[in-house]
Amino acid sequence: MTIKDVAAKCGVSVSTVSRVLNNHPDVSKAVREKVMAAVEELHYIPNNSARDLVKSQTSTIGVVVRGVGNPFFASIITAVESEAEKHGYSIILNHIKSGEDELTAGAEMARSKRLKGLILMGGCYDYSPEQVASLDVPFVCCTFTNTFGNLGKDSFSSVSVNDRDVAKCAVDHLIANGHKKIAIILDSICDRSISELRYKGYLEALKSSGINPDYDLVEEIQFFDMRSAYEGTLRLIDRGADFTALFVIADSLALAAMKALSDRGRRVPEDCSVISIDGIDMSLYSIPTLTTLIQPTEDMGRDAVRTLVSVIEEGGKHVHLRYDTTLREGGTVAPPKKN
Amino acid sequence: MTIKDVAAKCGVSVSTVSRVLNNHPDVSKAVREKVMAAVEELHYIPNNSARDLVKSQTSTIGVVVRGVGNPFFASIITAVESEAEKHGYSIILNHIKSGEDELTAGAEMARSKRLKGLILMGGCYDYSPEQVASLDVPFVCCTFTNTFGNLGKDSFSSVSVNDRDVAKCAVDHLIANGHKKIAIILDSICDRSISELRYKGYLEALKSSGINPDYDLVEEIQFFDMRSAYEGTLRLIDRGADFTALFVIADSLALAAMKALSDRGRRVPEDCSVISIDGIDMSLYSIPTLTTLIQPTEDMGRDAVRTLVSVIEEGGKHVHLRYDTTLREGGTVAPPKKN
DNA sequence: TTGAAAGCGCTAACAT
DNA sequence: ATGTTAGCGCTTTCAA
Repeated sequence: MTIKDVAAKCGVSVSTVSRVLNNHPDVSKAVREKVMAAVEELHYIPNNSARDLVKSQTSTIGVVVRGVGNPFFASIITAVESEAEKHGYSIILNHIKSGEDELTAGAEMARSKRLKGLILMGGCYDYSPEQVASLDVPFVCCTFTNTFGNLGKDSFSSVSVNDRDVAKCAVDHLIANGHKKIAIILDSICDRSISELRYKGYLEALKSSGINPDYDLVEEIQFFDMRSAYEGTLRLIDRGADFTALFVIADSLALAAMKALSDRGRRVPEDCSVISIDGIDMSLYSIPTLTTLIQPTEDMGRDAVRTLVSVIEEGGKHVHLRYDTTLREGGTVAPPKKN
Repeated sequence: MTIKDVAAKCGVSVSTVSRVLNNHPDVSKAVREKVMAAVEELHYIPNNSARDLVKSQTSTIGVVVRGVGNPFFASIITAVESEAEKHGYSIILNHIKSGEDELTAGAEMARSKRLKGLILMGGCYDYSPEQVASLDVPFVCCTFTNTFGNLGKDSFSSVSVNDRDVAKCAVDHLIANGHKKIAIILDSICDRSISELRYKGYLEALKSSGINPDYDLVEEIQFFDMRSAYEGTLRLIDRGADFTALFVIADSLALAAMKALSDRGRRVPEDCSVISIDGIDMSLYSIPTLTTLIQPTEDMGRDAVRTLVSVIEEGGKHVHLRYDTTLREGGTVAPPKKN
């Protein structure tokens, strides 16, 4: 069942059928209807491979995700998927591991799959123009941006929150509750990425309240997963760090940290307050409910696609969208014990 | 950058390059190495559209998932993705909503995308041969099977646990701990799917221990999400149901149920034991750690792909693989209070 | 407004 | 062991 069969069926040439199928204007109404009827009748479905080959591009968007199973990304991906479908694009997902380079992965995928564009999630913040040169399709950074790199603002798009400000906001909330000894759990203070940025926000909050940062309250866990967060929190406690509150840079990690606190006999929030950032579903059901800054995942996923499509189809300009987070007051923050 | 460029670069014909690229045997070692070197140097990446066109099939497997954001599926999908890559297949994901029909979605995707096969997750258990007739590619049911339908065993594959037995096992564990008043939280007792099956296992466990089932202890929540589970548990408690233990059919729902228990002042496990099935990461960090039957998600995802690939490539026979679950004794099950 | 024909990049006969 | 070549199904000039 090819375009040829359809053409034969209604006695026109393949090019005419192609025109009809692609909504080209210069086809007479009569012919158009005849062709449409034949398509219906024969249950003809165009072969995308052939289409893609001749156009030398597919209508597919690649999504490169760093951080397998991060539930925060899951909800964004869902939004990306449904928005892409609305615009007639398919999504092809590529999960990469911590060590892998998302630009290389993206470039390879873009070329071998002839993608129209790329959405990067959980990526790095310091791309250089040279690295990006290998990409021959537009891309948008979703949930992060190129803070540390030196890319031109017009060479890519981004949809994200301001990680630094959000982190500051979280820590400010702890301070407003009377905390001064605030520990932080993060991957690394210098990953040139989300972790570093949120660390800066943490420092800024302390500074603006006149609190001296204490490096003994910083626990770097290297890997972004619950297990590392759990173990890191145990280390923090076991080395006798003196803190009344904990800022964890992501909800999933915060849940693991709460478990560690519990395992060491510290009650949340009586003995230790906890706050984080993300707003994943799960964190609504922790006991107590996690106090966190909710990121608008639906909006971000949707806008990532819209932005990309606009760049692809209309040669639209690259944009950098920033979103506000919402403080959800759960039950994990309370004033420190007086003693 | 095409196969032609590579051929020119090393002074051989395109077919030789093609042979090297596709690991055909009859190429001399010297030529093979020369070609490989050129491929490296030119950063040549084959155009899949062209490949797919000439082979008149893509090397893509469709994954239809019912149940957006179910963390249990996330880990299986990860395994599916990496295994597929090993075999040279791409994955195209399609999340469908509760109401949608996965067979229709799969059939449409298979045709327009020229898929080689389909993996179905979170599907229904009672397909009929007529429904399946619309599918022109092999499929494997992942995490479920066609228990209620009347499909021939050789018309599809499945990788799953025996839901009924696993549920019985979970409830047996509660009974072994001395519980007799065991409530259950599930979608529906007659969804012709996982929920119904696990309900049967629950009934069976009660029966084999001589406990009379009490329909007042059954809470149907209709939707498979945390919110519904939370609200369902509240309803169960608020209507005065008398139970000392709770069997929830999935980890994510169990976490929400625990929250509801907590919100009503019931301690786990002192006032109420909780057990479920799945073994998602998150449930390891609940407080207390959820006692659950762990499904081997990695194995299931991997074997779903292997099975499908074997059917596709070698005309292998359809198989039905069953897996054992592992009881993880967390801290949510204890003997009932004596009073 | 329509048709003929030239590829898109690749694989797989078939030929050497 | 290697090269030549005919398509795979489609879009798009170019011509009519």
